[in-house]
Amino acid sequence: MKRATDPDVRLLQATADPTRLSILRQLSAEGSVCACSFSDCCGVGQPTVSHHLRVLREAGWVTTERRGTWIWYAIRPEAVERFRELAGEFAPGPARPVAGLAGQARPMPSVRPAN
Amino acid sequence: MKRATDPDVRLLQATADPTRLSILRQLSAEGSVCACSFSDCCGVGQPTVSHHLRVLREAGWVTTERRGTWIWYAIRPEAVERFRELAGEFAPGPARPVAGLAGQARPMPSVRPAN
DNA sequence: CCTCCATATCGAGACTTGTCAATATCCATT
DNA sequence: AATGGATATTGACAAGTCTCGATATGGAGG
Repeated sequence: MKRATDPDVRLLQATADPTRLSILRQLSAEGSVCACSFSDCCGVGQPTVSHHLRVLREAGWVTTERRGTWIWYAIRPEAVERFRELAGEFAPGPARPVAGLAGQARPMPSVRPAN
Repeated sequence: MKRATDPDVRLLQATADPTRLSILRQLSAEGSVCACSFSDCCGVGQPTVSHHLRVLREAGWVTTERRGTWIWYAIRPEAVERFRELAGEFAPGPARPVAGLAGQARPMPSVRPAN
């Protein structure tokens, strides 16, 4: 896999792991969570949690705030917004219907189709 | 990387690649697209396109329909729906605010935080 | 049946990722 | 300064992913 450079792909890639998805869900449910809370719930060791938190941070998903010895993580609103925009882009049918192509009953083309 | 077994993770993982994101965007814009259309636009060879289409199919993102020699791909509405549900889950703050934790100005805890 | 074209599969190589043990860093408290 | 706890970093390894060239499959048309 070539390292993703597109911010959208990075955002999506960060969600595409069971541990990180758990972390994002816990953050969504609780708002601000101490890093120490993740080690228990995710079934992986502390260095692994730290690694995933770094991935989420570098993808723009979370911010950190130090409070004494603990470090609190929270989801960035911009990330949620961008993710929802992406969700809005996806559609089962054409967003803007293509002229001349009328829905389901398109016949088999006799030449290589355009696009 | 352990192979993802959770359907949600599979759905997300399938989007987390530049080529597949392009494919999903083209499908969203045009509705139903011949497989031959992707080779050109994505800058990768035909076997690679075929591989990515398989990933999308196995993740539940697309369906195929044979029309003579060509094979047409389309996005499954269920996939879009599930993806939007996931997008709706993510939130910068707590979905249901936790009793006793009042917003921003939470003081540093003196004991290991709950959860 | 044979050929052409579109698509899928196979096998291999380079690269990325997830995970852990060990170690380092940083802060608070004694 | 020394200790202890929370978090980050490093180094290593197994396993996964992306890509391609070569090859197989399968329908259309002569």
